[in-house]
Amino acid sequence: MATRSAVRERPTLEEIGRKAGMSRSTVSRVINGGVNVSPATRKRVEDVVAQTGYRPHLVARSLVSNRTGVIGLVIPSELDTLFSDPYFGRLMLGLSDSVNRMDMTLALFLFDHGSKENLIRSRVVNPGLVDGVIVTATRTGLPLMGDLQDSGIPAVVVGRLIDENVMSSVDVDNEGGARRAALHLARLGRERIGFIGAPADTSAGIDRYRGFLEGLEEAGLSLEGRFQEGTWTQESGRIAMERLLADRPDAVFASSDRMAVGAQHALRDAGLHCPDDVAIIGFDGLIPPDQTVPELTTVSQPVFQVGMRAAELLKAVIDGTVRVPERIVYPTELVVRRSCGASRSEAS
Amino acid sequence: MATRSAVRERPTLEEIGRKAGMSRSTVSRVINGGVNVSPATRKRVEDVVAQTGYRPHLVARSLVSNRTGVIGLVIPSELDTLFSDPYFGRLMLGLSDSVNRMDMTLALFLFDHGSKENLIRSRVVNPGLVDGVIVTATRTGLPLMGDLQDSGIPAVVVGRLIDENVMSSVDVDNEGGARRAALHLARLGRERIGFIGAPADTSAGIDRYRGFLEGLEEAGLSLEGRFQEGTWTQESGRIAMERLLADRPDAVFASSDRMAVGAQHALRDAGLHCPDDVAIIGFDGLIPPDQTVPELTTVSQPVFQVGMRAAELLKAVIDGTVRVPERIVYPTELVVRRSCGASRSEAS
DNA sequence: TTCATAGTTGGGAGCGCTCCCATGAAGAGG
DNA sequence: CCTCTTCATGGGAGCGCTCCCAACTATGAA
Repeated sequence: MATRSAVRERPTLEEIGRKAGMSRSTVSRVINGGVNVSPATRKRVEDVVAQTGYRPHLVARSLVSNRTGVIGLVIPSELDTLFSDPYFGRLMLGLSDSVNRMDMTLALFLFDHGSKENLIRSRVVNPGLVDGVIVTATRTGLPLMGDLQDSGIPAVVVGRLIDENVMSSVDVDNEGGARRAALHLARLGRERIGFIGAPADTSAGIDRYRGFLEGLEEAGLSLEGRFQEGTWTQESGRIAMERLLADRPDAVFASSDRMAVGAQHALRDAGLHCPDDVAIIGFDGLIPPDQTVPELTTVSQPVFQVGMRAAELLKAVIDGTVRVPERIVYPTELVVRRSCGASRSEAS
Repeated sequence: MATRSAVRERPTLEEIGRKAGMSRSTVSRVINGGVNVSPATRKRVEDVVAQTGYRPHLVARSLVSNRTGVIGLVIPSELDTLFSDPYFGRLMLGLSDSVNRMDMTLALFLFDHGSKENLIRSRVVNPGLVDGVIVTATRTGLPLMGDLQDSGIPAVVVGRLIDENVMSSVDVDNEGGARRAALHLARLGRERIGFIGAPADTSAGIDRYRGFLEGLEEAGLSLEGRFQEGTWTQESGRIAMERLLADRPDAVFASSDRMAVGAQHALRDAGLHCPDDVAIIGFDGLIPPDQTVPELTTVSQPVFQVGMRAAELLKAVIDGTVRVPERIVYPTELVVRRSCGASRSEAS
């Protein structure tokens, strides 16, 4: 029988029942918590189960319960740079932690542009495979989002949906973090502050930009064209900084730590000093400080918690506990280190 | 009906059949390739399917086919440092690519020591959840391996099983790579060569160590205690190098790029120059060269391909095409850059 | 015209489980 | 001693699908 491969024949409930001298129903009762079962019966079943190594067939169970215990994680992103960013790793760790605790399983759907999306779409939306999905808002305007909505599959967004507010989401205070970074730089006396942005088709990119502008405005400063958009990567940060240097900034905020590190490199290559010539602040807080020179001031976000919470929220949506889209926003925190030149003044 | 959550009621085969004026069997035939179906009938079914947005219920299908289309990826590792290593990201990308192409789904099982393993074990081994699993040989002596074997679930190891040779595996030539690194350093005239090892309970750690010793021996050199074991991380590489410096090595091979980068840092901190004072070679080839100072010579391994191939091999095991454990080993390649001081001589 | 044959189609059975209800046994109360 | 309740247990039905076989149709050859 080819389809069975080498998997050993496993006993069914019926067989366990026969061995224990009772019906499949009673065995089922024992296995599912054992209410209304006499202690003697329960003991006998437990013995047979232990002896045979019986494990319930999850697929059969799913068919009737309409639950698979599988949560899908959808990451629409540039795959070749995906894991060079510590963000996704942390996020997956948080999710995995939560999902394990709920005794569920995490399924991974990675794809970049184009054809593969349709493949994934049909799989994710297909009934029966996943109980719900977590989607990272790394890109806007995905057809998948539409599918998700009108298929009614429980979904939680990590980040924020640009256009609508129909799904539950878990996010961090990108805006506030960037705003505080701007204010901090201004308070340290910097006046020609530049900005290295994250892609504008991501919610984090948009929110950090907005927050940063707010902060500048509050401080009575303006950007005056000192703006470059990067792609999250260190290399893109380096290039952005090179361009920015033409405008002689005295400080730069980068929308990710990796871009900030790239900016530090560009600065060094140009023979300039950080923070004396140009102060730098990053965003994320995921790079060990001793791997940056000088140690990077950053807006840190609790990625692991976001992952955990997203899984929990999704579970609540699946269970029907949460019926109206809920939005959870974690605070971000400015972690002052050497790269912003805070020694000149006190931290914000 | 709470268990259904908000998921919209989906049509069944039976309903599609009724709408199209035929039996569920005929509809099933159309959906599964449509042999022995008249063109007119097929057309009608396809229309109704398109119009209703019908999608087969995967769980029901699984119940009879005994296939879920889910492949499990098991990574037993220190979770807090897991994704700081670019290795796993690349591996997952390769796996994901293959798995998508096979129209299957990748499920993720991450755990570190202790209690969580049992949780995962029962889930992985449970019948019906996964068709097969891919296990990274990041740690030896896992109880899970035993479970896997005597449950008969198809499995493929990435790396190598230390003790036995009962499972199919996909690996790279760790031994050969490390050997060539040693020979290369020797050929460049280095004589006091040190070694920073990967954990000795991993197959890669063991094989790289062995290969390195072989290379030294071939070159008529020996290690003479210039050995430190790291934990894959950059920090552990830095510490290892600090200790090694007491023995005044003129070259060091690190069993991973990240440890090599740590070693470079330690060197710089000690006021020494790489490669003039100490030549350094790493292993992996996953760090962009321009992120290392000086650019790191390394033994590169095709991680993405390993991932792809592992998934394909697993599929073959599941399908019964591969019945006897198969071992696939990809070559590694010495990529000579600046950190080994090859300019003094020609590359190997 | 008749019979074989290939091409289509329908429906029963069953995958392993849960849910529900009927049945039987045992205990409580009058 | 009988009835009413509670607890324990068994078995039918059904989740949505695939597989198999029977039955029906149309076609062509004898």
